[in-house]
Order: sequence, then C-alpha cells, then structure tokens
Amino acid sequence: MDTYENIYEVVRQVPFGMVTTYGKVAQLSGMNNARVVGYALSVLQANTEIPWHRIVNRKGAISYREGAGPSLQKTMLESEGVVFNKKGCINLEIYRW
DNA sequence: GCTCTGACTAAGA
DNA sequence: GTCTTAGCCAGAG
Repeated sequence: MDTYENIYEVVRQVPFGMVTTYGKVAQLSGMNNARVVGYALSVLQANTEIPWHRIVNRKGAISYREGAGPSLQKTMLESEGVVFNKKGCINLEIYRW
C-alpha cells in the first residue's frame, strides 16, 4: 500500500486547473515507471479525493483504459478551465504542472 | 517463484 | 507529426 501512497501524494499536489503526465508523477513519486502510476490510479475508487482526471499521457491526451471512456475525464477537466485542442489533447505547454 | 499483462515513456524509423 | 520496439515495476494467475 505504501507503494502507491507516494503516487497519490504527488497527484494530490496537482493544483486546480492543471494537469501532469504519468512520467512526471512516476519520477516525483520515485517509482520511475509510468505504468505503475496508471495501475495505481486504476485501483482508485470513483469517490476518491485524488484528482486522477488531471493525469494524462505524454501527448496530453486522455487515458482511461486507452479510449474506454474519456468523456468523463474530459468533462471534469473542462470544468476546471482546462482547454482541449482539436485532437482532444491538452496543451501541455500551458497546463503541464 | 515464474510468466503475462498493463490508465506509459523514450528512442529510432 | 505518427508508428514500432524495448524497458521499467507491480499485481494477478
């Protein structure tokens, strides 16, 4: 459990209206493995306090099981003021934490 | 204890 | 810019 605790801690530090990448979280959490970060978020519950929707892949695109249902995450990010481009990707130049 | 899979990333083509 | 290959660590079988 302590393994993912670092990851959750990092994600929780992401400010409102910003996003970060799996690699960044992995590096900050000391995991150095983006896949584990994704796995850690996958075991999170919907009523969690962790802003998992602020985590995107390196392209800035939504990742919720590779296109399983990104509409929810996109909506939540838009509610925070995050803007998506035509490809449905976030401008990491602006919103990257 | 070994093998496969996985919300990924970096490097090469 | 996109596609492919290799690598990383942690769970599930």
